[in-house]
Amino acid sequence: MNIEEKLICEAKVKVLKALAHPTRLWIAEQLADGERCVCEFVDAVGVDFSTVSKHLSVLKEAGIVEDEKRGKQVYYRLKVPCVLKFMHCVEAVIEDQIKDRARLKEHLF
Amino acid sequence: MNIEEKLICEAKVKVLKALAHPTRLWIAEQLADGERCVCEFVDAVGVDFSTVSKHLSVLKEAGIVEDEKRGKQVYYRLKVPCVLKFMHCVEAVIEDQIKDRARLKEHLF
DNA sequence: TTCATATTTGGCAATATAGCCAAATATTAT
DNA sequence: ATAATATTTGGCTATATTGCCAAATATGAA
Repeated sequence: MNIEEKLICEAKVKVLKALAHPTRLWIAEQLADGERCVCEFVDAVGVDFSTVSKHLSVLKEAGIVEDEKRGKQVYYRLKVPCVLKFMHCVEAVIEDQIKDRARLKEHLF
Repeated sequence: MNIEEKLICEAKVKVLKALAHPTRLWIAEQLADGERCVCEFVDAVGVDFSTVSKHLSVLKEAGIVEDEKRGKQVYYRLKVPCVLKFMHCVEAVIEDQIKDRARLKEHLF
């Protein structure tokens, strides 16, 4: 792994890390249906307003969402919708695991 | 976000977290070219043997790779190759950011 | 059996992340 | 101007992650 490869990996990792949190992933998935303001997530997620705000800024820093202030509210929307299409593969990994576990169960019992 | 949604998000997050580390991502990408044993990564990555082993076990726990012991060596291979195909989207996010930065630069100078 | 090699595991210190509270900021309504 | 609402920021503690070292385990070689 040379320096250039390392830098590229770190850039990709920033995006992956941003999505690698249950609340942030859920927020990103909700945004697939259209933009939402911060307060809408506060009620839905059940954590502090400041926590939601910070989660959104992580997604923004990673380039996954963009924000727009309109009046008192700040609206967030997906900037790169493919981030959710690519989740299909993550789901495939999970389904694979479920199958493996089922196979193991059959072998044991 | 109800309990079921939360559980599903946590399962997906496990996969994302496993890839969200420069060394682990690089390892996963190398495995696209075929299986490798642990020691091959130790030399290439330049961290402790035990560290590489732990990284590989994180990838294994997440269901991304599988291992097979042959002789003294343990060989790892990609179990779900799409995890790398889905990285194309992550790359798209990064390219988007680069374009944004270029645009900003043009506006300022 | 004894030795060398390949790998995993346990434990520890350093660092990063999450989430709460309080304070700062911005915008609209009164 | 004052108040109320929406959001961000700073600071703090709790928890999680990383990576090293040393020890344990497994396998093939001598």
